[in-house]
Parts: sequence; structure tokens; C-alpha cells
Amino acid sequence: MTRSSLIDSALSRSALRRAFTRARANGGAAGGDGITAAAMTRGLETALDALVREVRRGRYQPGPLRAVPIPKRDGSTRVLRIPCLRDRVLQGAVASVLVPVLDPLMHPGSFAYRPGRSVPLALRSLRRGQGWALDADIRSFFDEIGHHPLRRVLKQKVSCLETRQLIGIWLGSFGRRGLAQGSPISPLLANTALGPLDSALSKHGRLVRYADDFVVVCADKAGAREARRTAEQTLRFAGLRLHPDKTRIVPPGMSFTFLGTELVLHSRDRRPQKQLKNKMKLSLRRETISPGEHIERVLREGWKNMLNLTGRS
DNA sequence: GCAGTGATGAC
RNA sequence: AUUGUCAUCACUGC
Repeated sequence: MTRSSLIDSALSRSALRRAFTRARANGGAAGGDGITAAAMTRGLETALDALVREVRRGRYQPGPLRAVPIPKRDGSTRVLRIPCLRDRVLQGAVASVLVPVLDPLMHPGSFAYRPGRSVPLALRSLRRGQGWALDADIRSFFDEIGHHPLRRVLKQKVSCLETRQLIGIWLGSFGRRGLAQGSPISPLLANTALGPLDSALSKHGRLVRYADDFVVVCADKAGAREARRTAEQTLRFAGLRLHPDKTRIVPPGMSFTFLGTELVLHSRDRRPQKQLKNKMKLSLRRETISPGEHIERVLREGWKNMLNLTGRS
């Protein structure tokens, strides 16, 4: 029913300028074309003019991605692929107009990258969780997610053809599969692509998903196994698999780590309360390794989660 | 509420 | 020289 098209909002001066300001505030390093935020600031208006003109005439092409290896906490590395600044600006503008459309359609159990949502909120929604947990991780999610299923979801949910075409161009620039970690629109696309997974999993129990990491709270062991099978089948269509080492089925009373905190679900007949208390204390102590006054906040969060969660934090 | 700087956490 | 989204805290300006 909307008469003004999504693409018009995305290409508006205000959306583009806001996206540029954001990119610059975030550090604004150059992409594959070597153009920095400082360079783009000079002559910003003409650069934005050119960008809009190219998109309108169907001549827009994103520049080369710049790959940067980042060492992860666990010792492995992940490769960032950084679009050119002008492409990040356009992607940011499109993302900003797409969020009000796509976010309300997302599953309530999806917590990553969404406005008003956070890790503590995700953990809190596991409060009073009872039973067996399927704790799972999608292997190489950002690198291997197939484009076709994502396009299909977008076609259902985004009526503006020009916006979908623009996203299609970016997907092409990311390669045959995968999303560039470093593009402002990738988090939104990731959540959108996993919408079908959320729907399928939530039939098996309470779902809490944070990007490629998720927990399904199931009534019993058989239920957790069914949830895992559903996840495997659903992900298969997108060319994805569960990570064999990071996916486990966890009995009640046994701890597992999710979003950086150790959790324990109650048994349905609520016996192992004593065990729980010990675990809570242990993990709280573990969490106090933080510098300066930040310790205080970590402690406060820790206590809050302890009080609110069935498991600990 | 909107900007700027610095930081922490999740992915 | 390390990108991105979200959340949170501190400080500065309107």
C-alpha cells in the first residue's frame, strides 16, 4: 500500500548522509579502492550525487572488497571483507530503510544485530527454561550461506524491486555464496536468511538464536534430537551444516556456554537446585577478569543474570 | 532527543 | 594497520 518506494528513501540525501557519518564515526577505513573517509569528506555531495545517479540509471557497480585477516580470541582467524566506503554508505542507507520493514517480521527468539535487543535480553529469555537444550552452532555461516534461499525470502518480504536488485548486485559482489563480514547490510541479510530456520525450530521448543549460534529448549532428549534434525534439514537448503564440535545436546543440570556465559537448565522435576547454586558461584568468579571500573558493571550484570536466569550467568 | 570522543561485550 | 551490526557505560558539545 505504500506509494513511495523503498529505494527513494534509501537514496535520499538524509539517509545517505547519515550512513556516511556512521561509516566515518566507525573508523572509516578504506575498502578495495583505497578511498578513505577523509578523502570522501571532501566533495561528499558530488560523490553522493554520482552514487544516486549510477543507481538510478542501473549503472551502479560496487568496487572491490578488501580482505583483512583478523585473529580471533580462540586463536583461529576470520577474514573480513570490507567494501569500498561509497558502497558501505549505500549499503548502510539501504539497511536503514529496510530494518523497519524486515525487523518486525523477524522471530522473537532472534536476538543478534536487532534494535532494542542485546545479549543480556537473549539470556534472560532462557529464564525458567526447563528440560534438554540443543546448543548448536552453524559452521562457517557467513562464508557459506547460499544466496538463492535468501533471495527467495527477500522476494516475499520486500516489495520494492529496485531495492531487491541492489541487494542482488551486492550478493554477486560477495561471490558465489556467503555474506561479506564488514558490509553494513550483512547482519540484516543474515537474520533474514535464517527466518525459515527460526520458524522451523520454534516448533520444537523455546528458541534463542544469536547469529549463527542458537539454543532450543526441549522437553526431553528425543525432542532435542528432533530439533537437531530439523535444523540440519532446514540448513541444508541454504548449503549450511551444523558445526559437529560446537553442537551438543545438553541434559538438565549440566552446564553449557552460550553467548559467553555458562548456563544450566532446570530439570522438569526441579531436583538439582543444589548443584545449581555451586555452579552460579563458580561462574561469577570466573567473570571478574576485567580491567578498571568495568569490573563493577560486569559484577552487576552477573548478579542480575543470576537472579533472573534459571541457569547462571 | 541529536552530534563528537573513549571504552566494554556478543557474533 | 581492524570491518560491520547491536547493546551498554563514561566524557564533551547543541
